[in-house]
Amino acid sequence: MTQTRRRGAALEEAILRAAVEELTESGYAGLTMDKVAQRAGTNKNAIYRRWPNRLALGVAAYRLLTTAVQPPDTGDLREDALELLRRANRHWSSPLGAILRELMAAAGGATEFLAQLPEQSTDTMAATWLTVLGRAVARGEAAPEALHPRVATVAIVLLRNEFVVRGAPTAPDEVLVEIVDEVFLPLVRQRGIDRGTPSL
Amino acid sequence: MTQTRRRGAALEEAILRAAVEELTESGYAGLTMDKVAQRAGTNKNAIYRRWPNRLALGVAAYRLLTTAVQPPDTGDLREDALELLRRANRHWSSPLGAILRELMAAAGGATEFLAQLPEQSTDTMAATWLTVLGRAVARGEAAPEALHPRVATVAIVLLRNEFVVRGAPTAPDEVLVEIVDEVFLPLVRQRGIDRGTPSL
DNA sequence: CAATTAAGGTACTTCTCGTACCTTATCCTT
DNA sequence: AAGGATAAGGTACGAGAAGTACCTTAATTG
Repeated sequence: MTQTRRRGAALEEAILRAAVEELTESGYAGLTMDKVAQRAGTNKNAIYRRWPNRLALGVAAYRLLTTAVQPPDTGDLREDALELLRRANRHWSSPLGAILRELMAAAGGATEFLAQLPEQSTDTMAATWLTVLGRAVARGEAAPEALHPRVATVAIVLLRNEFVVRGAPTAPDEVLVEIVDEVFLPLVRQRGIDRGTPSL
Repeated sequence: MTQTRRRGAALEEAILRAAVEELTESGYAGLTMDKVAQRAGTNKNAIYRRWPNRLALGVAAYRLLTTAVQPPDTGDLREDALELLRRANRHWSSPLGAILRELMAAAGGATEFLAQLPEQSTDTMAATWLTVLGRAVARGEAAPEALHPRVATVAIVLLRNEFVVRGAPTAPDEVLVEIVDEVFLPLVRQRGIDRGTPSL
């Protein structure tokens, strides 16, 4: 009757799978240890032996839901930047984005958790944007001084701010265009260099 | 024995005062309805007749703790900007800033609460920065095109991002300087105008 | 085969929000 | 001044989850 008792990795996977399902169905707020245990066909002890608390489990499950993507390479900085912002916009306004926000809220300022959220990590974001910018510099579209994490990530930071301030709904595309044209591009073409084509 | 029973405004003030004390002593996490009621010498009913839930009470109490300040006017845009960032830096890394972050976390994306937090409201921040920038434009230190909420608030948004990403500790002054010199000033002197003195 | 390690099963403690319901004081109107 | 209307006080309780304790039982390992 009782199928063979799972342990180790097999059980861990079952728990994570259950957590992922709960997370997608009910969000982090609905992720309860009892439900995960029940869904995984085990009990809370097995969970607490692996993760110290609910948040840690939630973060672990969330990470399974996201996959790294390649930076765009359209040959035009403006298009690359817009594409990155549009991706972020879609993600943040999707159900997954809602979960991400819940997790960030639950983490409060606990950097040990925040660092595990890919969209949250400065390094991940900086790397992506520096890649795109680096190509633009090579093409002569941006000044080499712009190859600086603080400068490179300006656009995505501004977009994230939109979500923090305005809440969930998708930012209109005009906002993204404005961020790129009013802030990002003027900034990376820095200091009167003025060599690129004034696109649009 | 029983002093005269308070009602209306008097009782409301007593509750808010108690909430403020709990908030400063124990943070939002430690703000329980029972403790507030007890401290105010009343009971939870009186609270729930006035605020729909704990978060609303927390936000109301927090607002009593903050006071609006005047934008600086040193006669130099760079100094004004740094001063604004330093103020924000102090606030965010103070106990009050910790409470603010707790409240924002508890609010999740609920804009109806977020809008009530002064440091959070786009309007408040934009107004302050536009004032400072407006004076700089009048002085010829910044381009008139910079008088745009998205551009004007870039610096403070970047600083807030530091707190989101790095957590509570005070940002080093170099970060503020970097934000101002690498992002804010180049941006507002926009499009190769290049008339100001390159301060520092 | 024995010893050790990890799972399963259950029950429980603790917290705290939010409600329900009744009694009692204060206010306001006639 | 009386008598309703309104708001406070008191108390208890339901509900939801987190995290813990402790014991039994199966799988692994030597």
